[in-house]
Amino acid sequence: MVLSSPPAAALAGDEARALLKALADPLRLQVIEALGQGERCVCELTSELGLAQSKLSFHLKVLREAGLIDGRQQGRWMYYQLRPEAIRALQQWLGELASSCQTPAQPCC
Amino acid sequence: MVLSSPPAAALAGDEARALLKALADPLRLQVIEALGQGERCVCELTSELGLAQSKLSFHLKVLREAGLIDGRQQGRWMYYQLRPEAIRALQQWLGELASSCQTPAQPCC
DNA sequence: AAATTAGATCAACAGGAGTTGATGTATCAA
DNA sequence: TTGATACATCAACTCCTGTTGATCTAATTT
Repeated sequence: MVLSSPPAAALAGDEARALLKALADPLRLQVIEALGQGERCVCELTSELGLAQSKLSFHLKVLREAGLIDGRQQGRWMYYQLRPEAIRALQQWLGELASSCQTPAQPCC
Repeated sequence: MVLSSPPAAALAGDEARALLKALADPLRLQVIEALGQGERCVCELTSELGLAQSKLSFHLKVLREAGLIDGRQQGRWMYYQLRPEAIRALQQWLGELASSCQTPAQPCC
């Protein structure tokens, strides 16, 4: 037996940090949660979250660059959807961080 | 049967965000990793990571306020240790976030 | 082709987070 | 008590992140 969970390529420290940072913003978290209910176009997110267009656009870019969401254009509209693998990958990374931390409680100084 | 994993009280969104933010800094991540190998006093962290004292102190405070580390004073020294529960709690929170995201792929607009 | 619309991008600004060096406080040693 | 050590805290500064309003681009409609 190899692994019980799907592949989900191991995250580099930098990628993990980018994900952490991207998720650490309240507004972006709202976007993530909104996208959790399915693909949305920007116009819908704008009204759903009550945001200025350029503000939302800025945060969508951050999320996209971190790999948390994906966008596809259809006609005049831009549809965004979540990439749950990214969240799973971060979760796994945290698991590894936690298990590398079974403090043997050495003294110091 | 109730839960397969330890209690780890569910995280509020704000607490989760504080943890994400605290972990999203490269220097703080180094501190976390150093503490992963056991309790350390500030003097040791300072030389181990090659940091200015006040700089380290600042980041230790951030980590402590986020609940990621705990400090205890002993004589003249301050010993810090990891709180792996915090990492586990965040990991669990991410799991919940991910599972609330099984996009039913609704169209929009 | 001209006018609309969706959304990205940009420049200017505002605020918050991190850095640095100095000072403060508590503990210990002499 | 005096001096030294470990660490926290503070003030000033820098820099990065996010906001706002304007402009730009591409697709669409008329």
